[in-house]
Amino acid sequence: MDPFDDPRLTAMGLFAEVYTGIADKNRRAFAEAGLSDVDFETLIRLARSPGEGLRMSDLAAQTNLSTSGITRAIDRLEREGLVTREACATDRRAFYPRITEAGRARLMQVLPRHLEDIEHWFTGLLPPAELDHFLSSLRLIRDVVRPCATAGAEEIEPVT
Amino acid sequence: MDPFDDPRLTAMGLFAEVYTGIADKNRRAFAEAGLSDVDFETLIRLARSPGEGLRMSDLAAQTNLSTSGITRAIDRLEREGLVTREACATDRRAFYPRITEAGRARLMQVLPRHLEDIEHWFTGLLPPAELDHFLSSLRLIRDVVRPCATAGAEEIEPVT
DNA sequence: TGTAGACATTTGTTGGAGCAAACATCCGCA
DNA sequence: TGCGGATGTTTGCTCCAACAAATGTCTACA
Repeated sequence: MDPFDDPRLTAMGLFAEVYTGIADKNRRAFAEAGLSDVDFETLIRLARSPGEGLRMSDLAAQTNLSTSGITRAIDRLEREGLVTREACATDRRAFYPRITEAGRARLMQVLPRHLEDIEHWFTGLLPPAELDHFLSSLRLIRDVVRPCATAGAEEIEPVT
Repeated sequence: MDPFDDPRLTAMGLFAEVYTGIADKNRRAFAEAGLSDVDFETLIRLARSPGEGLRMSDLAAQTNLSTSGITRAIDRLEREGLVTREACATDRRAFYPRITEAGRARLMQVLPRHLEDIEHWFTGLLPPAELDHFLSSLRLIRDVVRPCATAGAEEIEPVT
C-alpha cells in the first residue's frame, strides 16, 4: 500500500549501499597514497591501455567524466609527475596522456592494499561459483547500460 | 605478468561501471524533478522511516554522508518546503527532519519514472531467479560492508 | 552545585566537477 | 586554394561536498 515500499526501490537501495560502501573503503586506500578515486581510475586505465592509444576524450567516455573533468584530472596528475601529455603526431588538436614511471610506481604502491580490500570486502565474501554468477549478471547489465565503455579500444556500438 | 591485469581489479571495475552507469540514469530522472541524487535519497529515507524516528546523525550514518553534508542537504530541502525540522522533545540538541506533504508529492512525481528506470536498466534485465540470486549476493556483502545501514530504524547489529 | 568531557548540529574554508563558451585544428567540398 | 561546419581540448563560472573549528546542550561525577 505504501508506494515507497516497492521491491524495485529496495533492490536499487541495496545495490547502492553495497557499491558505495565498497567504494568508500577503496577511497580510503587511495587516499593513503595521495590519490583520489578519480586519480586512481585514470591512472589504472592509462596503465592498462596498450601503446599510446588513449586520447583525452576517450578517457572521458570511459570514466563517465565530462571532458573538462578529465582536463583537470590530467592537470593534477601532470603536476605531480605521474602523467605526461604527449602530442598526437597526426592530429594537432589531440593529446595522449601517458603514464610515467612515477605513475606506475604510485600505482604499485596502492595495488597490494587495494587488491586486499577488494578481496576482503567483495570477491572473497562469495563462494567462487556464486561470484562467477554475480559477475556474469553484472556483465549482462553492463552491456546494456554502458555500450560505450570500451571507447578508444574498440569502435563504439550504438544503442539498438 | 602485468600486475594491472588482476581479475579482482577487473571485477571491481565491472561493478563500478555497472553501478555508476545505472546511478547516472537515475540522476537524470531526479534532475527532471529538480532533485539531486542526495536530495532523493534523503527524502525517500524520510518517507520510509516510521514515525518521526530519524535524527540528522542517523541520516548521516545511513546515507554515508558527512554530518555537515546532511545539514546542507536538509537546508536545501527545507528552503524548498519539502522537509521541516522538528525539535526533539527529550534532547534539545537534536532535530528530527520530517518530510512534508509537498515532499511526498515531489517524490510521487519522480517515482513512476524512477521505477521504470530501475526495471529497464537493472531488475528487468535479469531473469527472476537470477535476480534473486544477485540480490542475495548483494545482501551477503551488505551485511559485512555496512553493518550500520539501519541506524535509527533498528538497533545496530554487530558483525558476526 | 559545579565542572569536564561527550555529543548534535551548524558555519567557514577549500577543492573538485559540470556546463557552456572559447579557442585551435581538422575535414569536406567547391 | 579557401570557406564552413565538426571535433578535441581548455577556461570561466557556479554549485556541491568534505574537513575542521565553533556553539550549544547533555551527562557523569565529585
